[in-house]
Amino acid sequence: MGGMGFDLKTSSQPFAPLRGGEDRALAIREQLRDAIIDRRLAPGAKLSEAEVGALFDVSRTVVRAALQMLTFEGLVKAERNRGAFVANPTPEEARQVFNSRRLIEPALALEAARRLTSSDIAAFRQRLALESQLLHERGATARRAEIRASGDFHLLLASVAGNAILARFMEELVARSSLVIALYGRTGASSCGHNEHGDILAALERRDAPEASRLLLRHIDHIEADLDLRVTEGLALRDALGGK
Amino acid sequence: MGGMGFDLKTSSQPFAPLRGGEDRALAIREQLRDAIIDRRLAPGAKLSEAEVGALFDVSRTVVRAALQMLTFEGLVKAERNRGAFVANPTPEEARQVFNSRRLIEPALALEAARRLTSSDIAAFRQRLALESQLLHERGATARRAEIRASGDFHLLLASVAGNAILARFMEELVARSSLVIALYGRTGASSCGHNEHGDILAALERRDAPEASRLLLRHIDHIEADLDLRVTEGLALRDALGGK
DNA sequence: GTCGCCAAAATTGTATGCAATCCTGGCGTC
DNA sequence: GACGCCAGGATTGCATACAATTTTGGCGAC
Repeated sequence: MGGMGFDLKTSSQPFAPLRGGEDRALAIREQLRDAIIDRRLAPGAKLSEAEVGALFDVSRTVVRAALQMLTFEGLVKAERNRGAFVANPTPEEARQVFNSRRLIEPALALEAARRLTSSDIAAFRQRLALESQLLHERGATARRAEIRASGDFHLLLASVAGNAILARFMEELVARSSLVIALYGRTGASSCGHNEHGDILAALERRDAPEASRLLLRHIDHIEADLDLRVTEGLALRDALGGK
Repeated sequence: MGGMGFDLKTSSQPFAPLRGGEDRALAIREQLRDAIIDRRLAPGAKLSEAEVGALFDVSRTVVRAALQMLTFEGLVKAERNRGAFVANPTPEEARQVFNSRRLIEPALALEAARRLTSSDIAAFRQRLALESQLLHERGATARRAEIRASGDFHLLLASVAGNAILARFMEELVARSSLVIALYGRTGASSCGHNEHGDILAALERRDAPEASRLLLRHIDHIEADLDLRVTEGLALRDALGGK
C-alpha cells in the first residue's frame, strides 16, 4: 500500500495541462508514458487503478482505458486479476527492440532524405538545439528531458519519412528503448560525446541518403553498445524485488 | 434500429468457442477481427457498443475494451462521441501497408531461414495443405478461409523468425492487408495460379536465405499488383455512404 | 418549398456498485 | 518449528446508472 511516492501531474514538461475538454484517457496515457520513460516510475512498479485514478481525479474506467493503451504499446504488462505493472523488459526483449530499429530506421532515413522539406529542417534544428542545451545542463530533470528529446529526434525522422504505420511502430520502439536504456544503460547519456544526431541531419540536408542511413544504423549500434545486456539468468525474482 | 444483418457468433471457424472462463474482450476482438477481414463486416460499418454487446451477451464495458484493441490495430476507427466504425483504408494507407511489409518481411525470411526447425517445417506444411485444399473449394466461405489461411502463412513466418515485436507488427500488417485486399482486390484470389508460398517454403528448407527473401519480396509485389489503387479522389463522402 | 431552429431520441463518456479473484496474516496441526 | 489451511482485506472484472454529446425529426418562418 502507501502512495506511489511521486507526483505524476506536475510533470517536468511546461505544457501537458491535462486539458479537461479532451479525451482524458489519452492525457493520462501520455503522463504515465512520460513517467515511465523518465524512470519516475520504476520497471515492475504496480499501477493500481484506484491509485492512478485518485491521482488524476478520474474513475477507474478512464484509468483502465489508459492502461490498456500502454499495455498495447508494451510499456505496461497486465496480468489478469492481478493488475498492471510497468514493463520490465528482459535483455532478450531489449535485443529485439534494437534489432527492429536496425531494420526500420535506416529505411526511414532513406525515405526522409528524399522527402525532407525546409520546414522539416527547421523542426530538426529546433530539436537539436534543445538537445544540446539539455546536454550541458546538470540535474536529473535535464537528464530525463534529454532522453525524451533524443527519442523525439527519431520520431521526427519517422514522421518526415511519411509512412504513418511505420511512424507508429517507431513510437512504440522509441518508448521501449527509453525503458531499456533506463534499465540497462551504463553511462546513461546514450549519445554523449559525439553529436550523431547532428551528423545524421547534415547528411539528410545534403540529400546523401545512403550516408544518412549508414550513420543512423551506426547510431543505433552505439546506443545498444552502451547497454549491459549480459544474461543474468533467473533474476525475475530480484527484478520484482527491485520494483519496490 | 436495424440489426447488423449477420451473425458474428456462428463463425466459419470450427473452434473459437467464446470460452467463458477467459477474458471475453479478447474473444470478442478475435470474432470481430475475423468478421472484418472476412468482409462479413463491410468497411465503414458502424460498430455500436450496445448492438455488439447484445450479440455477444456482454456489457458495453467489455465491448469497449475489444473495440479499443481493434482501434489500436488499425482495423477500427473510433470517433469521439460518434462511435466505432470498421476501418476504410485509403489507397495511400494501403500503399503504406505494403511498403511496410516490403521492408519487414524479407528480413524476417532471412532470419527464419537460419532458425527454421523441423517442427516449424511441419507447421508450414500443414498450413500449405489447408491453403491448397481451400484453393480448390468453391463458395464464399472457402474464399474467406483462404484469405485468412494465406495471412497465417506470413504470421507463421514471423513467429519462426523469433522477434516477438516484429511478429506483433506483422499481425497488424497482415490484418490490414486483408482489409485492403477485400477493398481494392481485383481477382480476389491473391496468390492464384502460382504457389508462391510453397516456393518460399522450399527455399527456406534449402536454407537458401537470400532466395527466400527475394521470393517473399516478389510475392508481396504480386499481392499489391493485384490491387486497384487508383486515386479516385474525394470519395470520402461516397465511402461513408457505401458504409450503409 | 426551403432553410433554420429546437426538442426528443439515441449513442457514447464516465462514475459507481457488486461479484469474483487473488494476496495476506494468523491459527491449528503434525 | 514448519507446513498447510482458512478467513479477512484488497484489487480487479464486469454490469449498470447517469451525464454529456450528437443525431434526427418536425415545426415554424421566410
